[in-house]
Amino acid sequence: MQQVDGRRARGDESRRVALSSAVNTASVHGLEGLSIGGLAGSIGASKSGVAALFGSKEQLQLAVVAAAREIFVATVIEPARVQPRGIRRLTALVQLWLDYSSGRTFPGGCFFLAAAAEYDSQPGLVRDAVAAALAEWDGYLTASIRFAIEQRELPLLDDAEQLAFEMLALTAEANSRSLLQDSEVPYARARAAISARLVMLGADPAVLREGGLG
Amino acid sequence: MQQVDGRRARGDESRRVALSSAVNTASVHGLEGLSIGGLAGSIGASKSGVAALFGSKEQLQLAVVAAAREIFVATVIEPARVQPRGIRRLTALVQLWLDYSSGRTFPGGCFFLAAAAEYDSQPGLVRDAVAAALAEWDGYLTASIRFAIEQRELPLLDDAEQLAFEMLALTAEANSRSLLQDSEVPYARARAAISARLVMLGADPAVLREGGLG
DNA sequence: GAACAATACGAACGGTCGTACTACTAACAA
DNA sequence: TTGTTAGTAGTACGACCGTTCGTATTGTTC
Repeated sequence: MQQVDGRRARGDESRRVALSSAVNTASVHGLEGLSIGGLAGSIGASKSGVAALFGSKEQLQLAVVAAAREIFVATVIEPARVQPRGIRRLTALVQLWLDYSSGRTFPGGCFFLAAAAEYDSQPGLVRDAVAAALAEWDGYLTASIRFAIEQRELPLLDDAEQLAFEMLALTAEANSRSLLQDSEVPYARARAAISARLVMLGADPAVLREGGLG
Repeated sequence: MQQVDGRRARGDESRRVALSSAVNTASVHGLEGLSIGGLAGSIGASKSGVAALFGSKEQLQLAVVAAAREIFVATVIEPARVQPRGIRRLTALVQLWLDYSSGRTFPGGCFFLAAAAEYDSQPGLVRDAVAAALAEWDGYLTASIRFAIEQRELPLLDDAEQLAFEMLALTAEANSRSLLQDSEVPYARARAAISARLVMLGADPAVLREGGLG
């Protein structure tokens, strides 16, 4: 039987509060724009307390990436699991991702796309963590496509990675354009492009319509 | 007859030197990561001298965006003008853009995509300038597509903006993925996707092959 | 009880940031 | 000539940065 350590529980709660604030500000001002002092102020704690909670700024950034990943899983991955694997889950993933982006789960749009652009060309642990998270999402999408191919739901497709690349491109463009132009139109464009592409690959239009992509 | 003002000429030269350094560091560390002191040090000038040259940090950032725009025009837009308007110039623009990105004209990849992600959700003059530059590029691409439609070079297409959206999505994804994964493969994926899309819209495959997109 | 561990705080550290002000030089205009 | 303007350096300011130190508090363990 595991006893709860009241001290650790208190610290974990403080970290939770801090991270839920940090994730939001980081999605707007960037992970580099995060400041320990600013974060402390926004949650009513002392600067040194927050610093002690995470050890260093870089570890705070890593914790923020991990927290964002959990939110992403809960918002996009988990809800899609109600759909059976294959084309249905694939369309659900696309729909849920577009909702995740347009619904501003993070006020600055997709957290990982923002972080990736920020650390694109800056080596370090943070960049590696962001790249790993994106690679995970890419891999999950690719696996879903591969399963759909095995199920003969995309009879004209053989390169799963290529389709994943195109879907990620279209969804990412919708995210950034909707932010930059403050418009919902880009999401419709992404939906249309992905839907048309899937139909071209032999997907059942009725299934896409069910999933909201028609 | 226009007299040259030696003072202004000297200042313009200093600005030129400063901007050519600033553009490169900004593409890696972001426009917010620019610092007047750091810029001064890297060009062997005094901090106050650089500050006086641009007036404020925000105006320095705006000048950097303008300088990057000029480099972009010289690297992508101008060379494409040797091709006749329509599908040929369109494929040239895509090719030149991919070369501009993969050749690391800016060490951090496409300057404007990096800046757009940084100022996505932060109102201000810098964001407006970046958004305007991207809108300009989008507009130029859309106009090229529209001309190709008029020339019956894309007989199956009617929505020029939709195709521009998809092309921008694919090229942007190639840019960010190649940076994050340090790979040239994403450029091949973007090329393949755009080429296939154009063929599907009725473009002449021979013309695409001429342009290097086959 | 004592010893230890995990938070939390206040204060201070050295550093960098953007900005403002002064002083000086050089180029131009009257 | 005198006056004005543009660039440049030097200096100082206040604000914030991440980090460290000493210390108090609380919870666990022996």
